[in-house]
Amino acid sequence: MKLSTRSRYGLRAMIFIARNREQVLSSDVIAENEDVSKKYLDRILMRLREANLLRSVKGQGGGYVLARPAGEIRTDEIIAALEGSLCLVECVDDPSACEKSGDCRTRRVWSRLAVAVKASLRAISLEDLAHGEDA
Amino acid sequence: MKLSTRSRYGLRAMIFIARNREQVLSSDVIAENEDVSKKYLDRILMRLREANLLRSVKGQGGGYVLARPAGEIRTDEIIAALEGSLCLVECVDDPSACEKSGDCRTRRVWSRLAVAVKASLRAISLEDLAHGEDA
DNA sequence: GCATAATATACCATTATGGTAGATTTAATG
DNA sequence: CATTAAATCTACCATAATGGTATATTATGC
Repeated sequence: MKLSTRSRYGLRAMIFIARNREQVLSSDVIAENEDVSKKYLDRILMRLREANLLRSVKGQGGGYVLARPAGEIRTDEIIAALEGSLCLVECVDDPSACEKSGDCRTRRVWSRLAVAVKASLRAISLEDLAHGEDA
Repeated sequence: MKLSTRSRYGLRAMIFIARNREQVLSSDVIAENEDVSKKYLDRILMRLREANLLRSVKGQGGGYVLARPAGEIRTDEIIAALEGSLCLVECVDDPSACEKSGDCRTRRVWSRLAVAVKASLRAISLEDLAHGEDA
């Protein structure tokens, strides 16, 4: 139940981009600033673009900008995009994933957990992270 | 950020044991009931014993019983024992795990998440799961 | 001493993670 | 139009974690 580096690097990158609002930032610049390999970051940024959280601009002077205002992007979207899904256990979203889900007593644990995780992340916007008080 | 089968099988096993209160249940019986390979379950039960959630009885007629009353065992303990720890990101418990943790804006996300996960699991006791209403 | 059951140790296949490499496309700019 | 900077695409790879098996050993009741 560890969070991947993808999520950690990706969220950091999103915050960095949000803090440089109007500028188009190349993956090169972001990678240098965040101290991550550019090649690896490339793939992370692509995921974020595919999830419509970033817009990309090709060619010289190109790079990435937020697809929407930071205030409208919530952390749950970002992590879901990077992890593939926020879902911790299949059967919560898809009861047919386990033939026992009908009378499964553990399922309610996973359901409650899913709600708690989602709510916790949803409560924080990218704007909060980029421009809120530090520490 | 997927939950391992260890946690899923392990929690199911704990519930089964709790529902058969006074009886000493062999891993054989539990495995059959829960439809999991005995060998794999053995290792899961060992983890739960090492975490002092189960007591084991060796030899013929032996098996496992709860180490404490079900009402005193909370789900967060069980999952922590099975996952190794509930911690999603190192730096939350151990700031020195990341040299950026001093002024890291993502850290507060992970901290809040950790609190939410723990609280959500702690709110449910094994007794609730074993004898609460179904579905 | 035999059957049963936990325990210990070692092993293994598959998948996910965390990356790297190289070629290709796109667009700005001189 | 050639150059260059940038995203994008595809393929690859090493390592670790997951999920599980096999085998031998130890303890206990009968």
